[in-house]
Amino acid sequence: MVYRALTPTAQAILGFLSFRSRSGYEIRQAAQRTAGLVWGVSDGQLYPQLHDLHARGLIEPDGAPEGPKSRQRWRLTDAGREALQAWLREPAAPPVLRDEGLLKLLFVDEVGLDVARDLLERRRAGLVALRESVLSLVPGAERGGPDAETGLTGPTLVRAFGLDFLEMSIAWCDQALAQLGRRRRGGNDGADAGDHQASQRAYAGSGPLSAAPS
Amino acid sequence: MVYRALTPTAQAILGFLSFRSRSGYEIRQAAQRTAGLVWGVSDGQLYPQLHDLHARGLIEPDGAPEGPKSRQRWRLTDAGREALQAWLREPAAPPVLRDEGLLKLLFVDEVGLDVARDLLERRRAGLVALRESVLSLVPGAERGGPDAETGLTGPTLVRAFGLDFLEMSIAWCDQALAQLGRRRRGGNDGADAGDHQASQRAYAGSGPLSAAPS
DNA sequence: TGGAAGATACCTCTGCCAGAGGTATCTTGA
DNA sequence: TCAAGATACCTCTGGCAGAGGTATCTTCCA
Repeated sequence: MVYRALTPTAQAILGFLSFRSRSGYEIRQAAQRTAGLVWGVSDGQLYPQLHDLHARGLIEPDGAPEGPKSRQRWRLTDAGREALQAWLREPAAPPVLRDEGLLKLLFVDEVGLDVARDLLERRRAGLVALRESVLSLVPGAERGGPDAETGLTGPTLVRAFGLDFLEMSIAWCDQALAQLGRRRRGGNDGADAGDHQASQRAYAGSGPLSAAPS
Repeated sequence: MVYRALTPTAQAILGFLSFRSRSGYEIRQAAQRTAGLVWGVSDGQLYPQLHDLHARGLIEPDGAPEGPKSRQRWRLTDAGREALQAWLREPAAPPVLRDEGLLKLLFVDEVGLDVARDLLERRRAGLVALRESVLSLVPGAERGGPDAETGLTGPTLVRAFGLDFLEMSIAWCDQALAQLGRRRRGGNDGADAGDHQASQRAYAGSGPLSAAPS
């Protein structure tokens, strides 16, 4: 494993350590807050990757295991910073969407339009809840980088993408519901956010795209 | 494996066989055309899953291995159709986005705005190419469900989502590029690029793409 | 003072899954 | 007739998420 190319998750860890040193737990939290929508980092990956990065000499312990619960802080080495910068300059793999809800919708003719409506409403409710949680966080708190005054840091860009994605997805749900509603009863599609939210908290499970009550 | 719950990929296979019987290769092609954007099905999953579904009695061979290259056709059994319908009625897992490009963009302050511009331009080009390929497919080709005449089948909905997603992503690239371009001409960013690593970065503290309301 | 309950921090194991790489078969065409 | 390429299926490796576990620390209430 040591001489294999770094995985994107490993690079993400380097990225989160480039700002300052952190413990594994702090990396996980920062990842969920800032990258949760576009790149999940799970426990099962995080800790092994930290040890691998250490073995490669890309990160090093920042002091002895300290503080509450013997948390170990890690910091980037010079080699680690170089590896991060090299990776950033390489072209990226195309985005991949993994969406079980849309997969079900694809086959929904098999069971009828009521099921389609139900899927869409649960989906909408989950997306709205996620958007609320994203909006409730202070955008400026992300900043502090070199161009805090303009708000053009990476986190700001990524946050904007996340919100655009959620808006677009919600709007698509509304359109689809309007079409299905029109087909069934003939034109009642004016329902708005409040109604749909009342319908059900579908995305109860935690996931990279959810509000993640982990 | 036989008594474990079916994976979404296995359910997708059942779904593709619900229209008509197909060989593994045909399933792969149909999946790529209609679900490629939202749910990939790779060779390494497809063929083992077909055998597993057969072992469970959810699909069965449709005639002997025939035609060119001894391709085996499979069809849904009654139990398979029931399993598919039951799965469609369950709530879906939340969507997951896996986007290495946005992950890089998150850390792009580490290397400067030229790299950000480059990433965004490559991203845009890839998205535009993808959109072209989606647009070039005949929308009705994959149908065969109960309401083919109205165009409101699952494949049509999913295709619309894919196109919306691509449009939104392209528009976001344009906005981001416009902002970066404006900054460059207005200020002295090119010169600072190298300084970024020296300064302390702090977007760690409390910011957010995902709230944890726990 | 003490102990139950919960949060924190890290770890391990299992299985889904993509992608690389392989084999065998069929078609094309020079 | 034989090479080259497309087709159809298969296997192996390793990234990765999620469940579940342990140990530590804090809080709070009796």
